Amino acid sequence: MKRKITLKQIARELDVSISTVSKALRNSNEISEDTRQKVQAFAKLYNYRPNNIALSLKNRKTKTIGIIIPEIVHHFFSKVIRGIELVANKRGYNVIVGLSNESFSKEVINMEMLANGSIDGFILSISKETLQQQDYHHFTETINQGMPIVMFDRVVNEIQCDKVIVDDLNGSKKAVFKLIEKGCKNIAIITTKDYVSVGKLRTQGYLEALEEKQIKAKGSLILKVDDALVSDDHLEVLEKDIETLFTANKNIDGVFAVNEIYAITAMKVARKLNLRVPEDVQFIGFTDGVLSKHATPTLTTVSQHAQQMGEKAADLLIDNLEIEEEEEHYQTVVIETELIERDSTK
Amino acid sequence: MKRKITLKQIARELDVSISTVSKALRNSNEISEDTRQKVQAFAKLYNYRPNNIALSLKNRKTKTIGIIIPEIVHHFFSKVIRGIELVANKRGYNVIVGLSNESFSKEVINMEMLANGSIDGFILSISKETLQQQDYHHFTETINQGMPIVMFDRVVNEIQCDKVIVDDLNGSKKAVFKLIEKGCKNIAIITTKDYVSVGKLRTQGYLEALEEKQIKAKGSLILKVDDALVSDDHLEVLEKDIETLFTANKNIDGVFAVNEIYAITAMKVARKLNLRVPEDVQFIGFTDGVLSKHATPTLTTVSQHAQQMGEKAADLLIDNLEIEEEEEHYQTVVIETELIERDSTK
DNA sequence: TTGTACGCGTTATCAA
DNA sequence: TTGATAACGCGTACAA
Repeated sequence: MKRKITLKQIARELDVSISTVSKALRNSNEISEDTRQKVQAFAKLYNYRPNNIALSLKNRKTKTIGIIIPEIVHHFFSKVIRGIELVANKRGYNVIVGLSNESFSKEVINMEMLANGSIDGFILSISKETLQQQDYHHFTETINQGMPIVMFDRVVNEIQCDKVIVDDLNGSKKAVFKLIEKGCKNIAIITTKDYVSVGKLRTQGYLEALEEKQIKAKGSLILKVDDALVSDDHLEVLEKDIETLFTANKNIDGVFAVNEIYAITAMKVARKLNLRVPEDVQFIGFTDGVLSKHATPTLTTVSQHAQQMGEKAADLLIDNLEIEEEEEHYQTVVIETELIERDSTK
Repeated sequence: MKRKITLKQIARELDVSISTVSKALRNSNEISEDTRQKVQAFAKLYNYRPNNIALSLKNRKTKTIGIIIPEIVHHFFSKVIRGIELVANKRGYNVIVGLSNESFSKEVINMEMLANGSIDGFILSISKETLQQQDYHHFTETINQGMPIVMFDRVVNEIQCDKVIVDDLNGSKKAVFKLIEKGCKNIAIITTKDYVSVGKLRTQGYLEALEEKQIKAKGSLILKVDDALVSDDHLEVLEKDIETLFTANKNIDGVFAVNEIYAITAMKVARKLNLRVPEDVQFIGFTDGVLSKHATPTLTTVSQHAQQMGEKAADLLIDNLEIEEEEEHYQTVVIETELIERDSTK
C-alpha cells in the first residue's frame, strides 16, 4: 500500500529541492532539460498528482460547488443536479451535495458546514420550512461573507442573488388555456398551500388564465392540499380530498394539477368514479417526472426543463466565481416551460 | 462584505499570538480565564469558524465521502444517496457526488479527481461500460493508495473491498415462486444482457426457481433487452420487443421483469393486446421505484431497500475510515429484498 | 500563562 | 539553473 506521493518525497528521492520538482513538473523553462525529464519520468512512474486540498488552501478556492436541495429522491431535483454536475465537471468543478430534507435547521447546518472553506459557492433551492418561517439570515450571511449563491426554483425576493426559475405563471396559463381550448368549461385546480412559492404562482396562473378567457373562477374548484400529503403515506388522504372535490362538483371536465403526483392520483380517482379520461375529464400536470410518461393514460404535462435549469444555475455561479468585476448586478433567468401533450387531453 | 475571519486576524486584533487564540477557542486550560473569554467573545462576535480546508490539510483527512454512480436521475440511486447522506451527516461527513453516466472514462476521471486529496473514501456502483470492458485498474489503484472503497449493487468479484448488494438471486426466486403459487404456468422474464451483474443474477434466480418447481425453462420466454433501451427514446423498441414476446407465446400467464420500466411497459403492451391484468397475465417487477405504486394496476414488486443499502454502505466506509486496525477483512453485506404485493398479481 | 516553531502540500518570489 | 523562503489556516509540542 503505497500512499500518494508528494513533491517532498520526489525531491528527497531525486536529491533536489522541492521547488525544483514543482517547477520541473510545470514545465518551467527555468529548469534544465535534463532534470526536467528526470523529474517528470519519476513523477509519472509514481503517478504523482498534486494534492487538491493543498491547492485549495493555497489558491483560496476549492473548485467545488455546494448544492443544497430539500430532497434528492425526486425527479425534478435529481435532474437539476445532473445539469449542474454536467456543467460543473465540464468547467473543472466538483459538486458536493447537502440535503435539507425540507427542514430549516438542516439547511442552516449544512450550509454552515460547507461555507467554512469547503466550497466556492452555493446552488440551492429553499426548504419548505424555511419558506414558512421566512427566516433567511443564513443566506444573507453567506452572501455577505463573499460566497455567491444561485437559487433555483424555490426562490425568494428578499435575497439579492442570481436566480433561475421556471416560468410557473405562464406555464400554468398555457396548461389552462389548453384545457379551455379543448372544450373544458369547469376546470378545477389541485395545488399546494400558498407559502410554497411555486404553488402560489401556479395557482395565480390558473386564475389569470380563467380571467383572460372571461371564465369566473369558483372557490369550490380550487383544492389546496396540505404539503405533508406529498409524502407517500398520505396518499389515501390525498385521494379522499380529490374524491370529495369530484363528488361535490359533478361538472368538472378539466383538471390542472401543480405536480405529477396530484395529477396521477386525480386521474386514478376519476377512473374509480367511472369518469373517462380524456372523454369526460381532461388532465394536465406540472412536472418533469417519469410518472407522466408511463401513466395510463399518459399524462399531458407542463415540462420544466429541470436539467437545463441546473446547467444554467451552474453557469451563472461559475461565471460569478471566475469573473473579476466586483459590480454586483444579479440576474434572474426564467426557463420557459413546454406543454407536452399526451393522452390525458383530447 | 467581510471575508471569513481567521485565527491570525483575531490574534492581530487582540494583540496576542495565533496559538493563544487557537488554544483559547479550544478551551485549553493553559490559557487564563481572562484572555480565554476575551478571545471567545471576539470570535463569537465575528462568527469565527475554523477553515475546513486547513483542517483537512493538517489532519490528512477531509471528512468527506466520494460517491460515484452511473446516473442520478434514477429512483434507486437517488435513494441510495439519501441513505448515504443521512448516515454520513450524522457521523460528521459530507458527501461529494460524481456521475459516471455509465461511461468508463468518466468514471476513471471522476475518481482520479476526487482521489487526489478531496475525499477519504469512495462509495460507488460500477458503470455498465466498465463492467463490459472488465477494466478495473482504477479501483485497485485507489485501494492500493490506501483509499478505501465500498461498492454497492453493481459489484465485481475481482476487487477486494467491502460490498453491499441486494439479494438479487433470492429476490427473483421469491417473485417467480409467487407467480407459480398464484397459478402461473408459463412465466416469461424480461431481463438485461448478462454483463450487467444484477441482470444476470436475477435471470439466474428465475431459472433456479423454475427448476426447483420442476418447470422447464423455455428460451423463447426469456427476453434479454439491450441496455440502451432503458433510455427513454427507445421505449418504442422495447415495446415492440415485448409485443413480439407476447404474440409469439400466446400462453404467457406470468411475467417477471428485472426492473420497473420493463414491467410497466410490459403491462402496457399486455393491455394493448387485450390481455387483462392480473386475470390473464400477472406481473412482478424488481425495483424501489415510484412507478410501481402509481401504475395501473399497481405493480407487485421486489423492493430493494435502496436507502438501507446506502446507509449500510456509509457505515461500512466510515467504520473502515475511523477504525485503526490494519488487518483487512472485507465483508459483503447482503440486503434482503421484500416482495410487495399489489394489484398486478392475483 | 503565553509564544515560537513546525508541519500538512503546494506555488510564487527572490536569492544564489 | 537551482534552492531557500514565505504564505495559505490550523493545531500542537515545546520553549520561555
